[in-house]
Amino acid sequence: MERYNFKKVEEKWQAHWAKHKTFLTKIDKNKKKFYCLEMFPYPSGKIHMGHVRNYTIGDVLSRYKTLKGFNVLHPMGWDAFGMPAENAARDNNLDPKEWTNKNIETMKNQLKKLGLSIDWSREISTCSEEYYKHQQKFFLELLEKKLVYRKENYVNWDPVDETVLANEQVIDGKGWRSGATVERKKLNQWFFNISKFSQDLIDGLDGLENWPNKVKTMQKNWIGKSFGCEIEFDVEGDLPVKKIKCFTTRPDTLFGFSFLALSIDHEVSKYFLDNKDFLKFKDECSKTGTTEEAIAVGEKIGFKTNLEALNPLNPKQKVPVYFANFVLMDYGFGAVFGCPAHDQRDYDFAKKYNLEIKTVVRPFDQDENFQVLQEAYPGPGILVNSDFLNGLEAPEKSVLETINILEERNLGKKKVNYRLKDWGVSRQRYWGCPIPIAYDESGKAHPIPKSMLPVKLPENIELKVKGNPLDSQKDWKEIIIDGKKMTRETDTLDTFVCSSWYYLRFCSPNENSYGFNREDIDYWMPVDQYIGGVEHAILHLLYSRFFMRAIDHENKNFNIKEPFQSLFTQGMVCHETYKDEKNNWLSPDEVEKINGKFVEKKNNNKFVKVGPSESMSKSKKNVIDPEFIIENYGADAVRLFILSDSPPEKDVQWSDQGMVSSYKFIQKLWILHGEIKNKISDKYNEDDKKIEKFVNQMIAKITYNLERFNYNVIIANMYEVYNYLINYIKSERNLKNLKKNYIQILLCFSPVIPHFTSECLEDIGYNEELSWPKFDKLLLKDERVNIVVQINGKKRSILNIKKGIEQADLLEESKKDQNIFKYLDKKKINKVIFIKDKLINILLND
RNA sequence: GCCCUCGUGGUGAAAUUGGUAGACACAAAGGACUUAAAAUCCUUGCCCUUUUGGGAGUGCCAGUUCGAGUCUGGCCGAGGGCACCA
Repeated sequence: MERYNFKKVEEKWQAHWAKHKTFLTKIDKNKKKFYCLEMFPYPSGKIHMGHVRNYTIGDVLSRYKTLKGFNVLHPMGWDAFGMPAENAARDNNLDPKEWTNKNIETMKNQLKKLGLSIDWSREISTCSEEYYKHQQKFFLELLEKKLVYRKENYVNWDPVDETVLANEQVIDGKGWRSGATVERKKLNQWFFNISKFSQDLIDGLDGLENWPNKVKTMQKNWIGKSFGCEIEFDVEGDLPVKKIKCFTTRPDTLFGFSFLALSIDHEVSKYFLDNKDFLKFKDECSKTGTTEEAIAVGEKIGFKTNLEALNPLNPKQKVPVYFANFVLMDYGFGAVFGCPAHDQRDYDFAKKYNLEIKTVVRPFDQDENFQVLQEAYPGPGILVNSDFLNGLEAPEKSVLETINILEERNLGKKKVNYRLKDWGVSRQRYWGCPIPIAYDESGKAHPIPKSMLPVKLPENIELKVKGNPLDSQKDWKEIIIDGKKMTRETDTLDTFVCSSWYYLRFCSPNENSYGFNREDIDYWMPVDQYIGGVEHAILHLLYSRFFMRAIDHENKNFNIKEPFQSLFTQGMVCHETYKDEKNNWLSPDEVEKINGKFVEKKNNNKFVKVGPSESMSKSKKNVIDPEFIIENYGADAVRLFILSDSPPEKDVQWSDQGMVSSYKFIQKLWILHGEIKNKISDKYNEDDKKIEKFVNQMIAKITYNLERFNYNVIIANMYEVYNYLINYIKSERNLKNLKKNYIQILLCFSPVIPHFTSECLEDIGYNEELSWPKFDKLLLKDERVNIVVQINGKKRSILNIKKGIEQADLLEESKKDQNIFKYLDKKKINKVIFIKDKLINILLND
């Protein structure tokens, strides 16, 4: 028998699928739809193992759903705007567009080699004018709905990438791409009013039953709802400031009030701008604010004003007003009422400046004399030293009660606050979607008139300039609208804008007049299964959820709000890391294992330091190139391996041995195929039922596991099938039902190793339309079952016995068992636990 | 500090949801074939008994139950998210 030539076979079937347009989306109104989407890639150059895993998972699902009889939409596109293209182009004198399109070509070919069932006729690229022209319309639409606005604000400035970052893109005070420490800078920016939907975005999470709880929790925390009260404090002093507003979640601790702290950007600060000490203080704040140590240590510093705030519940009490470094301007009102006894941060501040620390809550297990000493007590308890609030249970009852009192006396009102801030979308970079805005001579912003859309990104421009290249494009920047001289907005949109609606575009990739066609999205949306990395838990997934709401807002009345019905977050692909003597990273192919030790291949077999297994990344050199693997082992083998070792939601270890064994498994399946082909005949044999039963069981198992994303178990099931069949075939029986059952097995395998199964099916002359095999529930039920016999809860024997046996008969049968008899001897049976066809537990008096 | 998730052989893991723990694979050891090696195939895999068998066993300690990897409480450990959010 000829060796299985994966190269020939895989090329053959890929060509076949392309020629017959097998994966072209078809709409048959008698069938249900299924929209399967994986997060589209950034065209960085080549695909990596993470893509292989992500898209294999999606492909198995799509192929399964297709066989199940769904109209499947399984598209692919490119998240093609973004900085790497611009940087690569600038550094190598290239055009970002050419660089990107070349990468797209390469990666598309690589994905095709994986044998993915993608409808390539729907391919989209976000950097194409065809795509971003619709985005510009959306922008203007949102502007009309007042969901887009422009304001001057402090922003996160990335000094390396020379652009602004959204809050979600700042990780530990550093830019998510460059890793540079983010600076504060005041700029005029465009914002999407995502915070308008704060409550709706929280509420929507409840309906997303098929989202990982982890992601939902992360989003909930990010939106950060808190319930409390807004209080207006009267202020006395020699400045024209009479009132200062605060937000607090603990108005019930007002009698512990000992200072009022303001953000350095609070409007009161305008009276201090000629105060040298204040400016010095402000300077200090912005310095400590950005260093990591400062954040970790969290040292609290303040600047005392000559103002005094009055306690609204006890106007005789006056407390000092400070500016403090820990008060954020964009949360609440940029002002905090300080209660040191019951808030650790306030406590630290009070200690530093010797402010009063007055205990107003005692824990339930302490008496009235309880005093906060070493640290704040933020826990529950009973209010004390609080005049008419004394005795209330904190925090539930006391907070509500205090808010009622404050509202009655017109001193404050109930308020819900959200941590979520509006999404800043301006980026000072060239390679992005132009913002369709122009400014008149007074600086007023005007939408670009419809007749002048789209705003095309100029080509062949000089990238080696400081700042945004678009800024120095005079001929592009200067424009005349209605006879008036104007200048274009030179910022481009954050690329996350592009990816927050691409799933809609896939429904209507060729609609020219608008971003999508209403009928198409009514049919296809929502995405039934979305698959991607958990790193987008907040960014992309929150933005997309916002976008659906924003585009629907006020007039469209979509029947769905949530773009992604189910979400699956797959784990990463990991590999050991290697370093040489000088701590330089080594790639796996520079290293080999000799006698159990890792050594450098080239460098005199020098000893290699083996580090922990980590997510594959270029910087650590622990990458395995998918193209190389596909070349050497074939797409089916890679698909098989990438699913085999770990559950898809967990990280998987790359293993060369594992990869080789997947390759060998396909070879072994081919040999098995040859033997089965030889034995397919029409002769009936009594033994027939056996294989039928087995295959039925396996179909049931594989179906069960497919429905639950237990893809690693499916691979184990495939090995089980092989192990069974190879022994079965050896028994030399010619079986009537072998062919039928074998075809069902091939169909079960086809989502995972489609090239191989297509070849085998063709080889045995099967040319009917493929569909998912059904299993016969009757056949699943054996007439004999293994029943566990326990004595006092311990397994003592297993009886293989006729199904449906009742307790009394089973007990009699059990007594006949030698081993059981031994235990029963002369002892009284106290009780019998009986689970039909599963177990009998005989309890003895000891 | 707060929130979430997870602890099963040498390793990655199964266990259809409270009923035979370790399916399937990797690695290892022994054996067969071979002049030899590779490849392939078979066997083994905690403790005690020669086998039939018996004992221990799913991070640790308790509890519920006839029965717990699975449920409850406490502890220990690992990973992830948020972090001056008032």
